Amino acid sequence: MTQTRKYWLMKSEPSAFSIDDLMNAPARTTCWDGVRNYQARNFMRDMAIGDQVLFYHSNADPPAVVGIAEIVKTAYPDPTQFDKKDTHYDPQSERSSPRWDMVDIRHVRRFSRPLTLDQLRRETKLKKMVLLRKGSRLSVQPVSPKEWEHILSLD
DNA sequence: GCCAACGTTGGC
DNA sequence: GCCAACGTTGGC
Repeated sequence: MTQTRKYWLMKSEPSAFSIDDLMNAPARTTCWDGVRNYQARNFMRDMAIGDQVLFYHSNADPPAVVGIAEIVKTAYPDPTQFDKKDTHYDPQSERSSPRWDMVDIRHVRRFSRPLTLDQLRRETKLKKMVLLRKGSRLSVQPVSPKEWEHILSLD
């Protein structure tokens, strides 16, 4: 019986956390904390173990999809929301009903070269990608199976 | 419920 | 550093 895997894209500024950081992390795994956008949070709540993730470097030179990760732990409360010293502290979040979740992701592989935003924009088949929509800022977003396959074919 | 003000994201 | 696009907040 085959389970339908879903596909996602997650953004990170490489100066804060890059795909190399993920590769070098213990068990090549990290928790994805700090998401403070409801739409992005809801997408994380939709994620299942084994879902595949495009790892995107934002605010980078050049901005690019740089590799693949996968979900190894489904959504659970992000502890930084309760940490007064953390930049992502949210005084309005109650411990009894945490507002913000995170997931754990594990490194799968890095692409042979970055697939730059510029390059992706030139791909007709990717026209509708959330990433490429004007003004799109979502840090966690869905990727369709066709978009996924096409992107992998570019590597 | 409207909307102005503000803060953030992220490409350039 | 600039700024367009977007999300959130809060006064009314």
